[in-house]
Amino acid sequence: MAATLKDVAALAGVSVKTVSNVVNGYGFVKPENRRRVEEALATTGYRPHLGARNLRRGRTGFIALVLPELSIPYFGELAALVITAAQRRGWNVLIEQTQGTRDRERSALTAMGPHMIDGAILSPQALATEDFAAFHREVPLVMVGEHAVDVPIDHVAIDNVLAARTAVGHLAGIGRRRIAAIGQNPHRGTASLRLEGYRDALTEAGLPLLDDLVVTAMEYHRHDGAEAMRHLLARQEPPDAVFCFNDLLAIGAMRAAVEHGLRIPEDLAVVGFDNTEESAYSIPSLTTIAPDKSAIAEAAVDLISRRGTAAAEDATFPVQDIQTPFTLKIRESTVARTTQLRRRGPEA
Amino acid sequence: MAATLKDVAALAGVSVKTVSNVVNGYGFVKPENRRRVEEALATTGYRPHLGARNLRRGRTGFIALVLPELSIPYFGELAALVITAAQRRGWNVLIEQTQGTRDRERSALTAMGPHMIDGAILSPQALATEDFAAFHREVPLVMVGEHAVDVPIDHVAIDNVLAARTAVGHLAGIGRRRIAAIGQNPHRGTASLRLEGYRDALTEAGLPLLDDLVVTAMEYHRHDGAEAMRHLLARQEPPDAVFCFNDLLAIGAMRAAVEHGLRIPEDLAVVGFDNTEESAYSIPSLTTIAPDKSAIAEAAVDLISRRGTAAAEDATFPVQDIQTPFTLKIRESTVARTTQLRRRGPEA
DNA sequence: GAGCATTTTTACAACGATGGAACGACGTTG
DNA sequence: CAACGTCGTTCCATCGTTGTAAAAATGCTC
Repeated sequence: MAATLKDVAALAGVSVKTVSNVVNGYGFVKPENRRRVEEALATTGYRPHLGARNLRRGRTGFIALVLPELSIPYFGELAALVITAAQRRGWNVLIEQTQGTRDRERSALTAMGPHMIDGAILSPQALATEDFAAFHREVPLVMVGEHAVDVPIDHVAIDNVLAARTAVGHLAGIGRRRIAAIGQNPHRGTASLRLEGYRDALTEAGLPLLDDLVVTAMEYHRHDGAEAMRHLLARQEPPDAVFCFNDLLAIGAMRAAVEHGLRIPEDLAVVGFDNTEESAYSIPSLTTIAPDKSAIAEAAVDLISRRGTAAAEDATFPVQDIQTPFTLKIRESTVARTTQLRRRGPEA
Repeated sequence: MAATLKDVAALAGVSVKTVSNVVNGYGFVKPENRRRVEEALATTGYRPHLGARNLRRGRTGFIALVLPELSIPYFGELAALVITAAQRRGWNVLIEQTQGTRDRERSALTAMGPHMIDGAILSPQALATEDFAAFHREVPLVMVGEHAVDVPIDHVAIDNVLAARTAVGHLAGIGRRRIAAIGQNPHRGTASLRLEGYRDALTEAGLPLLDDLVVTAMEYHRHDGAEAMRHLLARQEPPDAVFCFNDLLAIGAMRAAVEHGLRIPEDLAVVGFDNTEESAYSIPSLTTIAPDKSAIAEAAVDLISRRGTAAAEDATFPVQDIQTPFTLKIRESTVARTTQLRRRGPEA
């Protein structure tokens, strides 16, 4: 039922190729014919068949976005930005969810054959170095966030060590002495980096490194944060501050602390990581590291684009490791409002 | 570089079609040849070219999911479920974001030509009846949530009137007399339905309908909820309860109320709508209507699938209007914990 | 072992779009 | 006015896959 080039051509009284030329903006078409074709295009409501075009051209117009789970606010927000950035460059985005498991990350990489996509943006969590060896990289691949260290693949992320150091430095700066960390995880590279930043900051502030103030979290959901916090509160000498490796952990931790009868920030200061929209409205609002998400999305899509075209011309385009900016948003979970709660909303 | 049927055929010493037959599980292939082909398949690592296959078969393998914004938790959660449901049926999902504007909803419907997708799931917000007239519906279309009343299109949603009545009935049931509503919006069909349920419940409880207890919200973001709440608090006689048309509005409303010095639920009870994950962990946790989101996702994808196949055989498959179940999750924002806050997490 | 039915394999033509070559129809130039 | 370069158009092949139909191989019966 849908119109094809052939239909349009018949209606306009020209050859199929001429219509194709008009559609693709080829210069040399007689004005009269162009007019006729455009009219026919309009009346038939012609839309190119992307499958066919892809078959012929070898490009698909799709890029894959592989991430743990769309329902996690950080990834939802990131995905929204990636889609927007990709669309500006004429790409559609296919989203693949891995639940953060190695199996599904690997299969996403191979199953989405090179036939289907022009590139992939991957936010890995469990992928090991050797998985990349198996991956015949025929399309550009960019990793976002997590990074398997010894694989030469384009990468976009913030400086995790510095960000963590900034966050924990802030806690030390407001006088906290027993600063815990939630989110350590041997399988996550970013966890190690954030832990490193945490340690750096403690050392810098002349505070001791206590192993049992560092709590592991397998998943990074609210539930795990609450769990970890309860664990910390069971200590003889509970912490007076906690740095959580993402906002969800922090939200969970705050919940557990409040249920335990603590006041935030008086008894316990909390810092998160990601600046999800939720963190600006939680009660108390959450101090957090705010990565520039749209810079990340933009850089990732841009890299796919550049490497895609560079492949043809200049094969020596070096592997990129792009660091995007971040800031620390200081909110009520670390600094109580001096006056009574005001009638102003939290900053966006 | 990627292997095609031709390559495999050459390697196995048979015709292209025989390989195709093996790949597609056609029965009549000599065991010896089948073995050889399978071996060749394995050594080349052949993957079918989906674009080509779809071109031939007339299917695309994609369905579109058109929604306002992925960064809104409800839609992020829904999208995650739709993707999972679609994948079980061999579909990939293309996500289109409309920001809830009529223009972009309309253009998503037309631009995603029938060439590109086998069906579309649409969560509309601003679309008017007449927009559907223009839409040459050549592929199955399912509307989720919102529903343009007089258009015969498959639809999946919960019973909004009943849900709202349940929520407000709960507020009346715990003794609230001045129950406000946040989220009225002339352009949203669900808003009218929820308002209707709100009014039904008030009437049922013998409470007066006060127009200025109903506050409009253009967007349904946290910000708008806070804004609306401040408006209500400026009243001479502020409400003792508020029913918000989604969780984000409720979160914003709670924020504004707390900033204003109110205690929740003692001074103000709050009910939301959607049961986003955030609502179970907010402080206080939020009482909310919990639609069965995976039932919605499942039903929507299933409808696309059934209508797609029904089109061939039985053109008289009637328009469906599926109501999915919901529950009311009662949490701290309406019912204070009787004992001191316990060391238990909120229910999931 | 001829005749016939049944398997198994292959050749060919599509699906819709586009790159390239070929072909006309011009207007210029010498 | 013949030779030539430009412009505009059409024809053909092709991307990888699969449905159709025809061809080839096999098995069975008498």
